[in-house]
Amino acid sequence: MHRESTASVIARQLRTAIMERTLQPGAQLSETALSAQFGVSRGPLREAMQRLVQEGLLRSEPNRGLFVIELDEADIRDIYVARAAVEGAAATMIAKARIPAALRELRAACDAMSKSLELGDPAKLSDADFRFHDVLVQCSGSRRLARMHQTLIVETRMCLTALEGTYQQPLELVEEHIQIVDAIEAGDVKLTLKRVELHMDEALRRLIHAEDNDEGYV
Amino acid sequence: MHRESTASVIARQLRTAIMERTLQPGAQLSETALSAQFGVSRGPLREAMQRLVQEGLLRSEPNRGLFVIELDEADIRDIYVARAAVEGAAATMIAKARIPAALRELRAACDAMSKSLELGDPAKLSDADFRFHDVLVQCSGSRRLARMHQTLIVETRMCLTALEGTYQQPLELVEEHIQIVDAIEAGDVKLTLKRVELHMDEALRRLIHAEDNDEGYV
DNA sequence: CATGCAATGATTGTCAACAATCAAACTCTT
DNA sequence: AAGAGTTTGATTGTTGACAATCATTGCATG
Repeated sequence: MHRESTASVIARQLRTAIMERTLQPGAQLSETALSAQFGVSRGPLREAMQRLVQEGLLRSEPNRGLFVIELDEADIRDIYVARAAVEGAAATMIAKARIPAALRELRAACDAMSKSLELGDPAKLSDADFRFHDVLVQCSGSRRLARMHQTLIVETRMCLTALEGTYQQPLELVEEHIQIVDAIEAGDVKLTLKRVELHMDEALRRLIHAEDNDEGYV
Repeated sequence: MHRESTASVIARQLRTAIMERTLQPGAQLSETALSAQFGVSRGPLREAMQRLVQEGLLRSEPNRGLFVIELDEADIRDIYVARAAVEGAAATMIAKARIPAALRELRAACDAMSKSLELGDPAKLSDADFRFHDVLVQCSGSRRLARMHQTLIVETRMCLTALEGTYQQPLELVEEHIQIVDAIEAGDVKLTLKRVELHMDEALRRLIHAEDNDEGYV
């Protein structure tokens, strides 16, 4: 019947809800409400929730309940530090190994970003952006980097969803991605790492800046 | 009463058991046996197990059960790739921030290694080794790097426990750690990163080599 | 009027019984 | 004797009920 455990399915649904802010940061997760909503009993739901606790997306207060984490500026910086480490390593691996299929996919993701930019569609631009970073880590072939990245992306999306498609300097954004792929294609490991780090710094800067404008929604 | 959830406690006990090979790779986890052993019901135990599934220490086969992961050579390489990414980032942060307390702790860990080496105590050497890497990541102050690292260390210990204190070239091992701290103290970010990566490469080499001698125990 | 205390309601944490699924042993057939 | 089908035992997956804990509300008191 299932080719996947129910805990795994529910965990993914919870992850999506957190990402899209259906479950808002700081909100308490009602077990009865959620189990009813997902059509399962409390048992499997609690198992799924424990997965997210391990991921760090939920915080547990014993005998109180589980709450969606709240991200302050220090957290956001930490997310980008971790992403730089993970994606830097992934990009480096691809640059060293010279995988043509990876480059093709990365180019495709960049093209999708450019197209969304021309169309002025911030939602599609965002999707293409995340697709790029997903492809990057997947193509590295490292299962552990991929697992770590998954959680980091959820946290990143949590932040960006709050801004609702308010993209700062989208032209620069696209350009940074293209330059990363260029460095990878050239097989220049040092340049690749440098450009990934630069991209993270800039992305962080744009995010913090956008938040200052939006004032307070974290 | 509890200042920590039971799932969290059981998860840690499971982690230790996997690390020490009390639960051997490939072994199926019997829910009834483990719940009796830990003195809890199956409910909380299953919650704890789901945490380890998320970590990647257990693999789930729906309607079959949960099994301890088995690490082949590709996995071991992947572990060291991920560790290089995480610890490289951590060391870099410390080198940039120049935290005196961190240097003191790292030196202390190095001294403990040297002492264990002189005494010819491989168990203590191993402990000091792991302590060094833990301190390194903790001192970076990155909660996300720390979380990722925790799992990677369990997997590393899984491998090393199999070799039972067979340390290859322990003198080089200690020296590599000292050189990393030297680079951090000098505030040389590039050198720091290079030496962390070198250390991981060498550690991986020694591990694979030791395994070839031991023949097969993975 | 503020403060401390007790009762109350709701929520989480835990458990044991039930249903579903799978692997292995056994039997029957060819 | 070999193989397919069936039965059986054991394990996981799920559920609903019970116990424990905490926050809130109302009340009595200084």
